[in-house]
Amino acid sequence: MAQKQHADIIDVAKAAKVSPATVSRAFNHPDLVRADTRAKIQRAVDELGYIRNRAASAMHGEKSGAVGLIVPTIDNAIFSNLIQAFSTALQDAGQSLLIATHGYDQTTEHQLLRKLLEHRVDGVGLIGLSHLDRTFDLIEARETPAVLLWSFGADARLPCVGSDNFKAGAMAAAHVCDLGHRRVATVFPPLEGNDRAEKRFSGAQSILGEVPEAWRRTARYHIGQAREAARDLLAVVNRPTAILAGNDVIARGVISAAADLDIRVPEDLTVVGIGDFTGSADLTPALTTVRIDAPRVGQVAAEALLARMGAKPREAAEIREIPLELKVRRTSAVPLVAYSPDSRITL
Amino acid sequence: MAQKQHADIIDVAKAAKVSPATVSRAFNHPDLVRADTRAKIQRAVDELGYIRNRAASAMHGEKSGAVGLIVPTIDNAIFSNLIQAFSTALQDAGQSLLIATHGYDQTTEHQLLRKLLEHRVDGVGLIGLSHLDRTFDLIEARETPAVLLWSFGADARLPCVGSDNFKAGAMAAAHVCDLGHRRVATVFPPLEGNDRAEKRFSGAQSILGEVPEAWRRTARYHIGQAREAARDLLAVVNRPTAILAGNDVIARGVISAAADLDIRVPEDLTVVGIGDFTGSADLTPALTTVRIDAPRVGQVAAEALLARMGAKPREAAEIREIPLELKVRRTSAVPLVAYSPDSRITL
DNA sequence: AACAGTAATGCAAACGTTTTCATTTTTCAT
DNA sequence: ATGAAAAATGAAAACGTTTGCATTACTGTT
Repeated sequence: MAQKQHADIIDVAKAAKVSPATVSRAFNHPDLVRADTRAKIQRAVDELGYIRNRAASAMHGEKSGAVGLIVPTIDNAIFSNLIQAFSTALQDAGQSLLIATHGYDQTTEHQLLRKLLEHRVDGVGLIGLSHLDRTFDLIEARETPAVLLWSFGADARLPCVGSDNFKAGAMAAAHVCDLGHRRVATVFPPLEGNDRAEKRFSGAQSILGEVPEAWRRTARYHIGQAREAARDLLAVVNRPTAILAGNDVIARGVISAAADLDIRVPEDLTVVGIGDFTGSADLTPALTTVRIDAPRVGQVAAEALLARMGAKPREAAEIREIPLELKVRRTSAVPLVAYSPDSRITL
Repeated sequence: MAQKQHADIIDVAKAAKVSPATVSRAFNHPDLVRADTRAKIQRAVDELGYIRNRAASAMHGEKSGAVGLIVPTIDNAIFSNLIQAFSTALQDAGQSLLIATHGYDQTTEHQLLRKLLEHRVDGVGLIGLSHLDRTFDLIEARETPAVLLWSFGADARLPCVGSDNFKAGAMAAAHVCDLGHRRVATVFPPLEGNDRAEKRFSGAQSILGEVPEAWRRTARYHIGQAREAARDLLAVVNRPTAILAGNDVIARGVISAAADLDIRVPEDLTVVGIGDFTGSADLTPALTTVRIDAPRVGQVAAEALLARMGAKPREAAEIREIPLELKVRRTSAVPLVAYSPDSRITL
């Protein structure tokens, strides 16, 4: 009457006329069971529609076969490339991906980590270098293999794979300076709790010198907000000749704003982004930006994590820096001297 | 010597001087245990850094607390909004999200479903209406609550939440026709194994009539490819006055192509997209498109799934259609009669 | 103060695997 | 053919929870 819902390993064993132990081995250590026995088992599995129970396996210190990834948000060109690459690399290794988003809130991040740990993930990936102390503590206490991705920093508390955001900011700024711009404004995401944005900004300032308050604007990762901010910045008589955007999405907003105000890019305004995400090269005009190779970061990070998961607990913490590349395209040019006469003075 | 690695429920029980059963209840049915006992337990948990083992719970038919989502790809504006909304709604309900990508391959999709089921997910979401028979069979056999998202179709084999892609294609086409265009070309993603694109295309043809081969182009979801395809389409003397793009990403490619060839949008060429994803409204010129409310689809789908997960196995399969909206912006206009004299004839 | 009734807890048996160790079977050299 | 060594299999004890049932502790009524 009350039949068992689904076949379990014992049913399979019976059907294949072997012991449950052998069935288990056929899955986990195929080399330990004879080919013909394996075939018998496979037949039984197909027949019964058996699907192994990872939860039950995971109880034996066996790996759960899942990796966790905690990101600020998914619906953002900035991360989706990264996540895709990370996910693909993991799937190729037969792992599943548990993903969680915290919307740039570190407390939420910590709670999500706990939840991931409840699922006994075999490893975790976190975005960025800066996290709550108790987040690091938790990872250490559980001895869970972990990688920090997206940013690179020599002083990181965990192995990290990514690019140096300070350098990125500096490269963008240097390009603008090299072209001769002296009136440079910035539009960046909110800096607090976002080490990436912060590093980029200080990198930029390391070249530019302190950017005056009046020429700094803030915009969340949203093209509309960036547009507003840039419009605000450009609607003054003595406007900047170049705007450094904290990322490509913001740069797009800046370009829109310029178009709204009939300011030509790059003739009247140079715009430089950071990121070089999907589509940036295909904008019109094509965006000058500092390329961060997101897919590569995702892939290398996944590989590093997999390596740690396989290896002995105390492996040397490897830090991998993914190189940046300045992509000079069509939104940057030498400033029109005629247009901003006082730039002479600053020169 | 060989200490136990991590505290388990028994350690907690000892520390709190209660039985393991009570600790378990404190987690799963807090109302069954007295407030002060709960407090004692909480203290013990904090002290020992106990993290419950979901795997062990899941073994008792207890829910695993995870939901699976299988998508073609993540790194694509088309899905990332959806995924984000789905993920958020799920997290709010205390569920974790297991995500898997198959790159538009239905066989891979089936394998991923199996893997998700190994993890004993409490529910699954799949993109689109058309899937392998054995994919549906598997879901039915396991009695796993499931939702199809993104497309809406009355004949779906599972409950679905989404918009009607046929209508979407028809709406875009109707708009173009209403403006007076008769020379309309299309750039769509490959149709096979992609019911969304296919429905949109037939919807468009239901208004436009059969689109001649010469005016059909194919482009994978990639702005560069779309640009190529559109360039190809526009580089003839007798070119179309309007291009219908299978989605917004492709539309962006078409606009780029037009810019490359010094064709003005919308004066010389009307471009209409489908989707209205993040950023489409902020393009210059702003894109005319058929809005699919991805965040809403994600959220409603998550809610529907959660409802089914809670409810009795055999609930009426609800189908929810998310309404579409034509967003007329700046890339569509009445055709310039002077420019394409023969359009008179067709009128 | 005793009683019934209810609320809170504990005991012990599951849940579906993996794994150690012991046992049986196979292989291969003699 | 024989035996030793190696390979394949099986029996049974974990793994960390949850839960049905039994028990104990409270509550309020008389």
